[in-house]
Amino acid sequence: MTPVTRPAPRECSVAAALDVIGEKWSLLVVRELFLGSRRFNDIAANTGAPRDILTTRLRRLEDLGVIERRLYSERPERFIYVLTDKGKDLRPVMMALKHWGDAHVMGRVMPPAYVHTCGAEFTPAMHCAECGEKVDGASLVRSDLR
Amino acid sequence: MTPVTRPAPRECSVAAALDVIGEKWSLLVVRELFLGSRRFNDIAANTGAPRDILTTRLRRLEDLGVIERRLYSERPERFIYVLTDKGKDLRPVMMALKHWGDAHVMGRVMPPAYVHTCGAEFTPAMHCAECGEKVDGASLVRSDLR
DNA sequence: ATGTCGAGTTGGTTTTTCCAACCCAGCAGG
DNA sequence: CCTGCTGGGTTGGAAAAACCAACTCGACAT
Repeated sequence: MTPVTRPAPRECSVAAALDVIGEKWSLLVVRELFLGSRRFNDIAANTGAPRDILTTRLRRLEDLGVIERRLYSERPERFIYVLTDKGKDLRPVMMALKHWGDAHVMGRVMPPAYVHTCGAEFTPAMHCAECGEKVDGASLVRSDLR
Repeated sequence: MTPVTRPAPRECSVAAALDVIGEKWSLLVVRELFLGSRRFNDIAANTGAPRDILTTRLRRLEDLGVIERRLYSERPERFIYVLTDKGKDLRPVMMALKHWGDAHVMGRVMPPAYVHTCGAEFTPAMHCAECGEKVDGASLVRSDLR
């Protein structure tokens, strides 16, 4: 008897993105790299990730092109991890997450993350890249989100 | 002998946010709710999450105020799940994730997610909420990100 | 000769996840 | 009245991940 095949879940780029950076610790690793950590021990200490798990995450993020493992000293062999362009493009994700965490999880107790060149503490706002207009709930129509 | 206490990992609102919505399936559940799914079976089918896991995720998201479980029919008892305001505030996170997934994981094969009222397919752009200026890499200074 | 550092491994335990099957209430049809 | 179907879950057991402390290894450093 053929097994009952369940219908496939929705394919979408949110799911695709989460396949890459959705595992436990992955986004914290990316955060650390944004913050300037580069060495294995620093990333381990600052994220709190177990060292063995961290190893597998770093390997996978490297395989998927999000980060790069760079030898910066032979004898003794030493490495740094840095974000690729693909990894750096996660900045909006990080900012959105940080903003939400600030607003809804912490009580706005954390120091500001970024200061804009205009002088103000940076608060992100989403605009339409095409026309530049600020986006709120009413100004977007869902077309066929998947 | 006192156990060696490892130094605490960095406290930050990204980590705090991920504590809430970073578990496997949680963000896909949120996506589904954004897409208009409301019933348990639909969420299960469209995300692909195992039903038992889905139950624990829904309970937790409810406890944390991200979603609401609403009785919409007694006899037979039937429920819908909807995003709270806190949950709806995850829209920028979802959009950033979708955009990154589109650009770097799929090859831009998915249909557009949103259409802006200006008529164009919506591409998100991050601006400074204070001055309205578009933000790029050079226009932000990290102040004390944690 | 001993110690430290960076960057991992290793072995064993504990948690989670996964899956298929089951349960229950309320109908609906015959 | 008996059977089946739908919605919203539980349950039990197997498989996979995560966790932890301790260990390794090749440079140097004291």
